[in-house]
Amino acid sequence: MSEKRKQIIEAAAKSFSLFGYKATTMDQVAKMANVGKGTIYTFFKSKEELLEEIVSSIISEIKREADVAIDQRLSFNENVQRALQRIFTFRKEHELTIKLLQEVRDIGTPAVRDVMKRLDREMIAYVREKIEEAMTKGEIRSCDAELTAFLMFKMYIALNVDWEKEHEPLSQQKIAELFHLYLLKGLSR
Amino acid sequence: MSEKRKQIIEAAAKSFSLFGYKATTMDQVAKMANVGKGTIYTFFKSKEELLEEIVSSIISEIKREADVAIDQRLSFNENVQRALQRIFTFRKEHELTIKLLQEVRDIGTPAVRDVMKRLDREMIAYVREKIEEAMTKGEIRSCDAELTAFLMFKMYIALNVDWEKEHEPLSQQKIAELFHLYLLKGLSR
DNA sequence: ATTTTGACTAAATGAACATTTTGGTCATTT
DNA sequence: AAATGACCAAAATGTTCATTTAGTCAAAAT
Repeated sequence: MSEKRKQIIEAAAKSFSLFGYKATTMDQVAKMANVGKGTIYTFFKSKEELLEEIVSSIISEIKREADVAIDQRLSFNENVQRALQRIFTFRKEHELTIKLLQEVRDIGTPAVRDVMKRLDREMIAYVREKIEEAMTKGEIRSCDAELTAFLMFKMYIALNVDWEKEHEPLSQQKIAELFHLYLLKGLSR
Repeated sequence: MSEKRKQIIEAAAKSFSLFGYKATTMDQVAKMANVGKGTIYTFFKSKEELLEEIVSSIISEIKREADVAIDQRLSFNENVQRALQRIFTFRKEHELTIKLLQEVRDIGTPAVRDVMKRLDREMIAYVREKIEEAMTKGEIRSCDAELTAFLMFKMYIALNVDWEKEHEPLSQQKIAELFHLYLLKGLSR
């Protein structure tokens, strides 16, 4: 890949995570990347496409990390748990995702809202794949994979994000226990 | 209770559900209630308190309806299910809650946001009571009642509200099945 | 020839100001 | 004693205008 393209992505990612999407200007990005503004537009057709590209690579990165957390020797329950934990730890600790989620909450920039929705959709699709694999292997009983992935994801959001709004945060240990107790018991055979 | 007070509440409830909280003026309410504007302030110290009063009575109404849905001869699982179903059916069909939830989504009026949050909290508290009762009676095994009520409520929101944003709505029948399959299996003894 | 650039433009933004609306009060009426 | 609506301060809304910014393109650099 072109060296300039890399510089642009790096500069934009840095600026987005520092100031947010809306507050980042293309002049800013050009300056940080040591590139003329026009050059950006030879690689990306708009500011929005630049954001999409960056979020796409975040999605890949999260999937890669979740994959690493999975250990074929462990059960499906263990693994789906570990994968979700990685996904949400990333979300909680990654500068850029933090900033972008803040921006959606505080000013609701439409482009950012859309792109974070896609991130959620892709995470659900990832979990869905794992569920389908486990079903094929007969590790879990048959179920609607999309619906199950959706519920697992929503439950993790509830435990990791929503609960903290009005209570003491739950430890990852506790979340794992609850997830197991409430969601997995019904699924395992 | 004073006749005028009743007229005011009725007029305000009607106007809120017709035009929303923000778009309703106190002059409007006074006119609809056939009352001088000053009279409103002998019963309510602000527009916000008027809203709070109305939402409080909605909360009572929902609890009453949920109570009616509960049948002591049925199991805890059946009953918590039926109660939650009533709560969400109300939420979906009651003009005023629909309008207020729209207003929070579309313009985020702070007073309305706060009051709808309270409604959610009170519904969780209601479910929590039912869980504590069942625990006392030994109908279900011991658990953190607040956390369990919270998860049940979040799961119902996921199934009733969030799922429909990107998929075909689920029937109440299907929701009941899923709730049973995923959440209750792990709780029953 | 191809890539890179930054001055340029049309549109968006927001600061500053004028105008209107509205929540809440209170002297007066009933 | 209860009810009212004219009144007021403050907030919301509309308007204007200068500034900013996403995106373009003719020219410069390679």
